Amino acid sequence: MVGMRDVAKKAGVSLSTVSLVVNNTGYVSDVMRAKVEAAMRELDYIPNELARNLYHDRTNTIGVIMPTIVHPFFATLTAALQREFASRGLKTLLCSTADANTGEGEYVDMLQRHMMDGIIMAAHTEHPADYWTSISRPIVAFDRFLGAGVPTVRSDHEQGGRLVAQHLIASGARHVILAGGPRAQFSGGTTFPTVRYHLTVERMLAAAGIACDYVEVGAVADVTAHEAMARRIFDRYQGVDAIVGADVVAAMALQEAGRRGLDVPRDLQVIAYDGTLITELAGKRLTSVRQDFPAIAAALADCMNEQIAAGDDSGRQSGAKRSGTADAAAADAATSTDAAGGNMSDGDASGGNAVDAVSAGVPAAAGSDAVEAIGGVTVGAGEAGGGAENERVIPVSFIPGETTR
Amino acid sequence: MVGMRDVAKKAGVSLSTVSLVVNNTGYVSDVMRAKVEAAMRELDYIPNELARNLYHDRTNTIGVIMPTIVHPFFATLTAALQREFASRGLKTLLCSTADANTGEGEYVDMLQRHMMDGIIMAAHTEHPADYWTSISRPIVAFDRFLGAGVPTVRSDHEQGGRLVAQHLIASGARHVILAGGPRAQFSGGTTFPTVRYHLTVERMLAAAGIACDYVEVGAVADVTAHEAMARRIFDRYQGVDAIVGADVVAAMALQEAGRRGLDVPRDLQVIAYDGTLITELAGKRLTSVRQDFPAIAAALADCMNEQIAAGDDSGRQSGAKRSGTADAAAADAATSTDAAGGNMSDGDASGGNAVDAVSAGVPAAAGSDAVEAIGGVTVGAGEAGGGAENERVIPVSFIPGETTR
DNA sequence: CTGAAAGCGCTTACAG
DNA sequence: CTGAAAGCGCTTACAG
Repeated sequence: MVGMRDVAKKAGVSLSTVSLVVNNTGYVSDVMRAKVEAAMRELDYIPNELARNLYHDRTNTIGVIMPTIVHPFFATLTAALQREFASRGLKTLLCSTADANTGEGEYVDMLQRHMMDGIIMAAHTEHPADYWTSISRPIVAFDRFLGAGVPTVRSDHEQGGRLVAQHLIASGARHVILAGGPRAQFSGGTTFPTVRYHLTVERMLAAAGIACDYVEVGAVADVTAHEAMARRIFDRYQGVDAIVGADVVAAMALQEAGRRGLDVPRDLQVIAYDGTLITELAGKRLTSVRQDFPAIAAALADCMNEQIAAGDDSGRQSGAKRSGTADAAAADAATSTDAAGGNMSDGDASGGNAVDAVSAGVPAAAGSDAVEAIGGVTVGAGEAGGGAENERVIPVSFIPGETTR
Repeated sequence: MVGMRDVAKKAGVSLSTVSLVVNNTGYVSDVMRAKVEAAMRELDYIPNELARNLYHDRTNTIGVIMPTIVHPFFATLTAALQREFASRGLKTLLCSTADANTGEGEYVDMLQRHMMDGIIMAAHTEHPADYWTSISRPIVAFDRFLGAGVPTVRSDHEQGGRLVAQHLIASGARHVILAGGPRAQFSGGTTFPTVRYHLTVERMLAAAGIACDYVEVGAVADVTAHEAMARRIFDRYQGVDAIVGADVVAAMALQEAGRRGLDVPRDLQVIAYDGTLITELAGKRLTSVRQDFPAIAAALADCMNEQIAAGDDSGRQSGAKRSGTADAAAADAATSTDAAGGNMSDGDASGGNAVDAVSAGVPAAAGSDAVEAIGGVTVGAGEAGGGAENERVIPVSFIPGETTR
């Protein structure tokens, strides 16, 4: 393997000069630079990122912990994150808890061992809050409260609930089935903000005198369980004329309705919650509440940046000279260099987003209508685990399809 | 950050002793070990993996290059890979070409800079064969020929074609539409083995006197394009009574058939190729040819191991003592240690699979019936880019659903 | 069985 | 503007 030393020798300069050229840092005379570049080219020199990682204590890699990306929801979220991170010069390490027969513990270990710069936590966890708060490394949660100090990003489920309920009321539904996760997860110190969506729907429907039953579906990863659940709904609740559930559940319900000769949307309305591509493939275009995956990913990445920046300050104070290298940080997007040579500087990711990191210290609700009052319904923040601060809420939207009236 | 040096100081021993304890390598007296372990616990010591990575020139990370994991096929494949790699102590870096607006070049760069140990290439590439062969680092291709020396894993598309054709013939189909990628990609020095599947179907149907038209669908990542394509099929080919295409395409065709009042399977049969969960959610359970994702992932991982092992030999010859550490490699699955302490040895992944690596030097066809003759049909290996050697072929299976007779 | 020493490949103050 | 030196945190022959 050809290293910097070889280049230096060949070019007849010192190691540091080569380093300066490679990183496009500081001042190097044109002659020197030319000599070094020629040597790099001749030797086919490619810098070893591992070495810089060690020095900087950074991998520029974020772990995303998902139950399973086989599930379209998490596939879509993961894809959005990967894209967002990539645009910020960060890599995405796929950490699947359901696919890998391993809990999140292993991934947290990796975080602690400095194999990643941070973790996005979007999977179920049985660890208590103090487990999460004791981890003094960057963690951002998606759609769940992990503990004080761990920022959360989620969709505006109250708004989602409102949109669903409003439609059901307006379309004259009389008996609605709400399908969702184990109800037990929603009580006490739940970590799931999703409860707000269900509560909102239930209260609004109740106020309108519409019957509403809650049905528990299996674990999110277990897609086949959804089929049995769809059958159960129709067997047990005869007069049902509307079903609301995650995309996959809605698709299953639609399929089962077809087998039973029900006309959708005349006899039965189906509303999908999520808005993945399943809504396009389910036999009919599913009416859905769409979560804004790009916005969610951007908010998660912003939070992550802040967490990482905060960690930098408390650590080794090499930050004094950080601003000094900023002048060389101009070549931002020039990360992809073919073979040797070129600009290989890193650290730009955090540098470039410094503005965001500063302005985002305040708990912000993205989207102005996210903070509006929930039409007559009040959902106690307390019952969802008390994460009102350090939480970012992303608006959703209602997309009419072929499965509602 | 507390480092090994701190532990050594606290325990009153040398750095190397701490290292031996941490890695559970070599012989350390019980007293020493106890002292070190106590110190580790008190200081909450967690080894920094970056440092060992630098020394070993290994990250234990494999990059998987996919067009987009929003597409269920690649989501399923990626999930299977992640699981397989995790079981071998390897991490999965998600490299998406469609989601990230970046070609595979950037990821190859990362491979060259030693940020990953290898790459699984499952996305489209416009780079010519000599680009790929010139990369002297581990690469394994999925379902495409990248160039001599780059091993390939793929499903047995001839078998898939046979299964599809046999069913169509037996069920009395008269006009079949085959939907697939741009036909141009299949001619000349194509990198797509999939051509074999299409050719097999076409020849068998032709021999049986059944009409068969080929329709090109948009890029794999563009799901919405599939809808327009479905419409086009029905508009243009009136008498169609069978459609064969990837899961997503089949689902779209089924949906469009419903809108046009066609009865599936009476008027129209639909066969999906892939077998992802889409087949369960498409309105009717899709009959499908299922690719064996776990087996594919295992084969890809095996190939990757071989590639990595081969690279080790040619590199720095520290391999002489590699067998010396084998006695300490007993604790194989003990990678996940909570907080400090415990066994943190790596290198087991390659060590443990040494047997595979050795026996797999021969080009092997996984699954015995994969090598059987293709019922009267011969597909020239040459027209698909000449990758007969260094190729592993995984059998598929035909799963009857509700969309065929 | 234990310790001092050199090194993994690169980066960065610090003198010149 | 350039070079010699120390260091990132850990690993491993090599002497004792």
